[in-house]
Amino acid sequence: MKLEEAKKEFILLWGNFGSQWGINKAMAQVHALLLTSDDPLCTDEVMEKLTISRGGANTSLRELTRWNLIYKVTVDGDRREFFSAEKDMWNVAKRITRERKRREIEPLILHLDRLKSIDEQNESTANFVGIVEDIERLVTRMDKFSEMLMKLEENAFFGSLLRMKK
Amino acid sequence: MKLEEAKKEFILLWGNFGSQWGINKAMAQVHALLLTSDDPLCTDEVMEKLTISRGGANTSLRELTRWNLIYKVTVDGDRREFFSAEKDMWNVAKRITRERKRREIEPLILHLDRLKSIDEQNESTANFVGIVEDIERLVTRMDKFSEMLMKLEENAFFGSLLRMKK
DNA sequence: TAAATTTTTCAATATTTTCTGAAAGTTTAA
DNA sequence: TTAAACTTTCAGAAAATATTGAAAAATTTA
Repeated sequence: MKLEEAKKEFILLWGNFGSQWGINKAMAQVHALLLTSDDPLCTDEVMEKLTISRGGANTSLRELTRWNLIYKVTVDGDRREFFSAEKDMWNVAKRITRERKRREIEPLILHLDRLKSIDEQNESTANFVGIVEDIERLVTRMDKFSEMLMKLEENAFFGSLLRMKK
Repeated sequence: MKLEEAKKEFILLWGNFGSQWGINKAMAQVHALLLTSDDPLCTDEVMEKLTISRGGANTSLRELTRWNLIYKVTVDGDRREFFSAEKDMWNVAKRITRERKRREIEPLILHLDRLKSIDEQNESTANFVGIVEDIERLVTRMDKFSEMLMKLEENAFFGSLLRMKK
């Protein structure tokens, strides 16, 4: 397979999977393009390589910058903005996780908590509150665990657990 | 807050968050309805309580059954099918995770692997293959970790780690 | 076996999400 | 200060997704 071909396929692949990770397709494709580009690219190059509109390119680049997945780069003697991707995939994962937590987990817990103060006191209420509390516990737990996971790189002991074969 | 009110809100909430977990809104709402219902419900009751069509109710119930998030229940002297939800949220999480792995992680790894055989051999290729391999490592790692997490309930040592305060 | 009831399917429709591109806004160089 | 170069915005268009409901299929009862 030719390199250029593989890169194109990677862009489509990452675009599809991005949607499942809370990143929309266009944004994920721009990310993939920059990830696999040897040099930083400017808005027009992104538009051209992905055949998307200026508006779309701009929005994706802005959002990716906000997520800290890409950086603005200046090129001497050129006043356009160029963009370059964070290439350490571990950092990428950390930043995506952080963003999702901010947008999904935190509001969920806040909202769930409000649902626990019910007027009636009977078995039905107890069941309902039980479910809500179970969900809260579960979400909190998974969140703590993912925080642990995100700190692994600095921790030899847990790191070694991860490297174990199935 | 009245119990019925809280249940309605929970259904909306779970419907929204479901979308972010790979479950579509209708399906997540049906799940929430059954989770918070004291008794098993039949298709018409689901249609009525959520004001959705017969087709939608049927599809959601079938899919939830396939995911093992709800069970068919028979009621004596009634030939309709009734449905009841798995109430152990830990099992719920395990089954959702399993399904997402099957639909997302496995195809991703298969596809990524194919992208590594590039004709040219130069620095550009090395960079590209490096990124692909980093992603594979990361995904594999997270997957192993989530498997560990899913086995925690049976493991006192790791369970205690999770219960630690921040 | 046939009628009655329940379940499933899927083409048509409605809704939501995403994308475009022209116009407005901003920055830079001279 | 002005004009050219670059960036951002957002209303409308297009695409993708979800939902309906009536008809067909399947199942049960008698």
